[in-house]
Amino acid sequence: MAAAMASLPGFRSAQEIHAELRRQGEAVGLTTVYRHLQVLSEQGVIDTIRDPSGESLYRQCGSTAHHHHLTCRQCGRSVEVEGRVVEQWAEKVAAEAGFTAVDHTVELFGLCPDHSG
Amino acid sequence: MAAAMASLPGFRSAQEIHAELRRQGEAVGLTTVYRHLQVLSEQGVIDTIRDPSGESLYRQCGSTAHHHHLTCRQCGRSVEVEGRVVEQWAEKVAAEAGFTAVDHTVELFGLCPDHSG
DNA sequence: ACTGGAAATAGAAACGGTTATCATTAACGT
DNA sequence: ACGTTAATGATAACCGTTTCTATTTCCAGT
Repeated sequence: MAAAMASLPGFRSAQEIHAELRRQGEAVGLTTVYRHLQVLSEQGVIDTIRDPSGESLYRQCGSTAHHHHLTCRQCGRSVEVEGRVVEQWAEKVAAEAGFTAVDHTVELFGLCPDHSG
Repeated sequence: MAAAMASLPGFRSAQEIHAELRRQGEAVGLTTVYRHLQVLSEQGVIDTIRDPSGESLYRQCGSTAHHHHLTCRQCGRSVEVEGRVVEQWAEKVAAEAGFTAVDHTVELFGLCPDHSG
């Protein structure tokens, strides 16, 4: 089930994933979907981002290494992008300001080639 | 009132701002606080970020130019940082992937020198 | 001052995503 | 089969935010 859940392409909300599973005949509850998503996320199996409205979106990614996403606002399709530049920049400004335990959130949202019209 | 609202130091949630105003004697409603924050945010007078839990935080910033924030998880104190590097990186990866209308979210959260212990 | 209408306001209710509760069901070892 | 344990899912609670709507405030014109 975990596999089926994460096999959907692009970033999807928990509720979309739930609806899709139901459509496929899985008699799964919303609670279980949330629970599994949380576990999978903690294990690093799937990635979690937040769209501008604050909703959480999930997706199984190809790389388990640290990376960021460029996601389509329309269809959820996303590209994995890595940003050594960003990491270094984050570390630098944090050090300059004397902050510790710094974590960073970097999300890119736009329109993919199919939805640019 | 708008002035009083934004005079608080550091990033604060709408509800914290509301509570603070009430403590100061202002008989203002939570609705009004949200409404003002929204207007001020649209006008670019204050900046809005989202903390890891998804809650919105507001602050009056020194610069009206585009910049990002390094914010203390404990006290909300924040440093304004500019990241030409990040902007350029974002533009580049977006162009390479053929995405348009790309917007980016870059937030840094950590512990300020006073709360690093 | 008085009036009438537009704008602002505030409390309560609604909303939406997420999380907690808890009784039920499935799974497993003995 | 049996008892124990973990997983499940319907429902309700939660919490920040938004909407609703009646009321109040503001102000121009008289």
